[in-house]
Amino acid sequence: MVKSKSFITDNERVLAHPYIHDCIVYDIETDGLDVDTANCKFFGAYSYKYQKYYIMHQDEKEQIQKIMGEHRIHVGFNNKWFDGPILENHNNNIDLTYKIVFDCLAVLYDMERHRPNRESLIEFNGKTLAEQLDNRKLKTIAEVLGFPVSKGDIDYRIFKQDSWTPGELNEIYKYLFLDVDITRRLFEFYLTYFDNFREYVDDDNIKKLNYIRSSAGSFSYSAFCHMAKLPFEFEDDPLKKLVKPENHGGFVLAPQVKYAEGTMVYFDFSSLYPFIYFQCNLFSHGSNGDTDWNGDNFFDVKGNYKTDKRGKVESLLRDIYYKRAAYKKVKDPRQLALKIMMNSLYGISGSPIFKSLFDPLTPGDCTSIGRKHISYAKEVFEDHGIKVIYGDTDSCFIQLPEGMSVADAQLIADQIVKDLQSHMPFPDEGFKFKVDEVFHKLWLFGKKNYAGFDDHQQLTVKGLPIIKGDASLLGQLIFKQLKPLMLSRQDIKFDRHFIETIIDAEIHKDLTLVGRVYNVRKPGDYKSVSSLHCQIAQHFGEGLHLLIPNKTLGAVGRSKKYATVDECKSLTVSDLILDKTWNELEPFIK
DNA sequence: TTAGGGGATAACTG
DNA sequence: GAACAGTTATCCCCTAA
Repeated sequence: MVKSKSFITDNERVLAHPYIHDCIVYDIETDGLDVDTANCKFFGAYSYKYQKYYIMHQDEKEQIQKIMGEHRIHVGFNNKWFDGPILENHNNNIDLTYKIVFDCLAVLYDMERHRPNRESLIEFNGKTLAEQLDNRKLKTIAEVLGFPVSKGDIDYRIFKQDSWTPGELNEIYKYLFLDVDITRRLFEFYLTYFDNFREYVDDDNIKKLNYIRSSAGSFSYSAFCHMAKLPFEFEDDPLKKLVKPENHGGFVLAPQVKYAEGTMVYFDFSSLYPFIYFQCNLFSHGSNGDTDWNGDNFFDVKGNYKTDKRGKVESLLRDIYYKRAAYKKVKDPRQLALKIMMNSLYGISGSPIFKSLFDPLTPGDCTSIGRKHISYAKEVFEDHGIKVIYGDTDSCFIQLPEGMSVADAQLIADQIVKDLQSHMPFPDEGFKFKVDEVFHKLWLFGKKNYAGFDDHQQLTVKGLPIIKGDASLLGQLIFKQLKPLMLSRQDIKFDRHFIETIIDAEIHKDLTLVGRVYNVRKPGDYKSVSSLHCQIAQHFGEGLHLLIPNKTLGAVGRSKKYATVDECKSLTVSDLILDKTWNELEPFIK
């Protein structure tokens, strides 16, 4: 059976969107970067209303105002913080009030809160965008998504001029058109990728394209309110917003060994928190002390929950789980929205702003029940002579003893589930404690820090400094070089001398490799003015900065100095401070 | 001068 | 416009020896 949807091309789907004709994609070229004083020299746009491209000059402000005024939704790249404010400043005086700002950059990453948004949700060619993007420039994003991208950049000094030769104008128009076109493609990618999210929210959300722009938590809240017919409202009371429910979170078992080989099985309670919610009815507080569930003298919970009937939110959550499981099985992309709803409900229930789903007892009881799950599993495994060598929240690594098979361990896991469910008011047959992966080598460096090789000879690295976004460029480069060797040897450890040689060769080629990218907030956002990040913000402004730790040069730093790429030119190898890089590589040294 | 604790910060795991 | 807790590493600041 061919699904009817497969006859719709992406572009048709974009054009079928109920509010597409309210959208305009635009980009501007300016004579400076200061949003308060920059002049808009050229304006380029694509209107879905008229299905036409436009290019306008700075003298055509009235036309710019007219075309922008005719569209309710303004799509751009970084237009929330750059293009929009510049058009509105006193030099340009374009009125953009009451418009919906659709910022293609903000869809991926929330610059204000320094938090990834949809970049960790969007999968493309088997990996998330967060994993594939080295930076968040429009061009980089376009390249990853396979859009045609022009080579090289225009010389921005051209926008300081006030008159241009026909040849220069031709170059500017071409450049502007391409930027608008890439932004348009990115916008259409989002519209297509998140199209099925519309199914779960109300029309107001769709009108504002909130189902694409908002955080995962906010989308889920909208969806739950809409589907469970709860009032869609937020907590306004500033005092109530600060309420912190008592919640001890997940249990993390410290690694019991530093290294293990043989058969290490990673067991995992699938969708632990969602299942706890609907198996224990945690959104439905009871008032009848006799029939209410209070942990059955097995789980440690503070609330009393109804046992006569599963609640509205719990039933909805259960439906979402099974619908998502069915979609996932046939690789239907509609699984994503449901997965997000499922996984963020716990977070929503612990956040007072999400008024209709917030509960002071529910999240703490959920994590308490969760901790009991993993501690009980550990107990039972150990009763069977199986060592539990590490665990985190909903999962654990066990080391199989001689003569025991993975299937034997699975039987024990099945019994663990039965035991746990015998104390729940609404046990559900879909709840599983199952094998997620089998490892044959495992290095446990600490809580949330480990590496290992699985049955498919693949390398897993969790939490180590080297995989973090603020790792030194040098560390990242060397790790990239070592990875194929690790895979072929099925070992992560190397001689110190070997790594020393590579480090030496690389830093002599390029000193700036020792640098790290610092992602800093506005200077005023810091509690501690003396902190390194605040110093960087004060000197270089908000955003991303590549700085090179060294002994002598640079305006920021105390025990260490931090030089810019320019300053770095007068440094020598002996000035550099390599301790961060060494620390990143330490786990890979014998 | 050094060692080490405490606080702030970023970025991760689940 | 708005998700949660637990954990690591890094760096600054301060105090004790």
